[in-house]
Amino acid sequence: MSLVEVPVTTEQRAECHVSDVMARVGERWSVLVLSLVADRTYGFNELDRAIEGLSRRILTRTLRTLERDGLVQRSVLGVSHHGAVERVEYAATPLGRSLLPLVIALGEWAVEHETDLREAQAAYAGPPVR
Amino acid sequence: MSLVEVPVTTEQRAECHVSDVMARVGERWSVLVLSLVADRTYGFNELDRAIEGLSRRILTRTLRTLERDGLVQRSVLGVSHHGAVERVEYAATPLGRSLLPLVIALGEWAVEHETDLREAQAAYAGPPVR
DNA sequence: CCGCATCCGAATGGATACTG
DNA sequence: CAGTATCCATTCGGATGCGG
Repeated sequence: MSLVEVPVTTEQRAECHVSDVMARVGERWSVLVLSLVADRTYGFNELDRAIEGLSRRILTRTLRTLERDGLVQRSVLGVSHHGAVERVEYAATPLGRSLLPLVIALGEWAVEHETDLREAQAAYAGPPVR
Repeated sequence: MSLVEVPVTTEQRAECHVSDVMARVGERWSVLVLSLVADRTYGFNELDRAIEGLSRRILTRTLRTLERDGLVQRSVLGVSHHGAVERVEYAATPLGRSLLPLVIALGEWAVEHETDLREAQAAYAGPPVR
């Protein structure tokens, strides 16, 4: 069973966006942010408050990345007379929603096999990994 | 829809191993290596040759991490009279196999939505992400 | 309210040479 | 064959201050 015809060479992997998707899943906050904005729309600071331990800079970058990839949509709702943005809403796109069940399945797998993972790590006696 | 009851605070996320699993999926070569050794057993240099663009150092670390987490098993098959390891085999564990369908589903999603992703990225006009 | 700019330390990815 | 040792570039995550 190879990774569903996903080619092995670097260039080919770059051609299809598989590794990009994997990278997005691996980013620390992407999945969590995506799951929140799939539920309802959020403002920027609202997300900042909702997620403990996430700094604004990282939140900005996470949202920008998700937006660039078409998983999240950013809508400017209010602009002051100076031209400053006063209200923004983030929401998951249909594309983003379609990805969510898959990463949720991953999360469920992790919860189900938590004990296995813990035991494996406890039993590991080889050389330090890093 | 929140991430299946996966708690939001940092400590709680650390408690369950969800983020560990996500991180493993996000690692550049883990999934590919796992998919190979799920098919049949491989030796170290055999994997090195099979995957273009992967250096030995990274391969070592990837394998060690997968081994530590119980997704891959390392078996020493041959040792010289000097004590040097001469033959090693890597194979996916049942735990590793059980994870594979999920990441394959992710890969399939990526292939299916490749066009969407490309178009989104091409259409993106916001500030540079990094 | 919604960010961006700057600075930093840590982790990650990679090339290459060497060893038992 | 199966790694380890070095060294380096890039990226990631985070803290904090400033600005429209």
